[in-house]
Amino acid sequence: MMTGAIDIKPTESELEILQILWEKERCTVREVHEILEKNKDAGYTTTLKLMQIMHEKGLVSRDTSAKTHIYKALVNQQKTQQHLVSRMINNVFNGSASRMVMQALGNHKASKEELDAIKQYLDDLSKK
Amino acid sequence: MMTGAIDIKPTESELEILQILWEKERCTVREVHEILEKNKDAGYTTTLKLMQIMHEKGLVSRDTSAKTHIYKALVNQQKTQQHLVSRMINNVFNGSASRMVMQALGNHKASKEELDAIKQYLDDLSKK
DNA sequence: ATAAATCTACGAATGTATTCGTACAATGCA
DNA sequence: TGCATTGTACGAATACATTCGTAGATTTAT
Repeated sequence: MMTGAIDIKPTESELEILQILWEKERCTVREVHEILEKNKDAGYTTTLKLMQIMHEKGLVSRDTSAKTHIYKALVNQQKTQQHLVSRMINNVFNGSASRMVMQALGNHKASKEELDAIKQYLDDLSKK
Repeated sequence: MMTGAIDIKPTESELEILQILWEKERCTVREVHEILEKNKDAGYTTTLKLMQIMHEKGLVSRDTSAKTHIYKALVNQQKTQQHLVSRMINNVFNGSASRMVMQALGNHKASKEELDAIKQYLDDLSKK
């Protein structure tokens, strides 16, 4: 059985918004916009338009019962992340997950706790 | 000191081509095209145009001394991979490398050898 | 030498992402 | 009540990625 979304492919801007929605659950455009503004520089109607497009695409749901609409993420965070990671492994690392993992760790200095968590995870994987 | 390419951002099509060039070192358009054709369906002039654009952007070098031009990758594989992985960690995983790593491993079934290699790598990291 | 095959250059069409201005409706407040 | 604020809708401009057709030059093979 196929599980819906085969072609999850949010754009960069859409991902920025999705991250906020995953975090906060329910958001108005203004709330999202104010968070975005911290890191980038765009007008309010730009954010509005993006979120409207995301709604058209089915990435988010929208409650229009009040004047100020309420948005929620419709795509699952885990699934989206998985999908994007898989694509990167194929597109950029010729399908080798381990090469990507090492690249990620070598670069992005993880904390000791994080490294331990990963080790634990690896051990669990091995036992299966 | 800044190290050159701050905005490495090859498109998907460009990455497909770069992977081939990283593998084969020197390539004609036809060679690249024949490899691409196995997985996708596009005309020869499409590949040609893409590689010309990549040349304009400085992603590849080109030897035009003969009728059939020879292309080589100009951007470094490691650096490009690092850059893209970092972007994904930030864009998709809120900056958490470990969360991405686990997502990658949980999904993409690595072999026992791969897992061992990663463990080894983690141990080396811890010792530093 | 001539025709076929191969190659590059170029322009144009299409699709999509991103951005913003303007118009207009609803709301809140003086 | 009337004006300022806040919100949505919509259209359009811009930028870029992708695709392909056609023209013209060069090489190859007959």
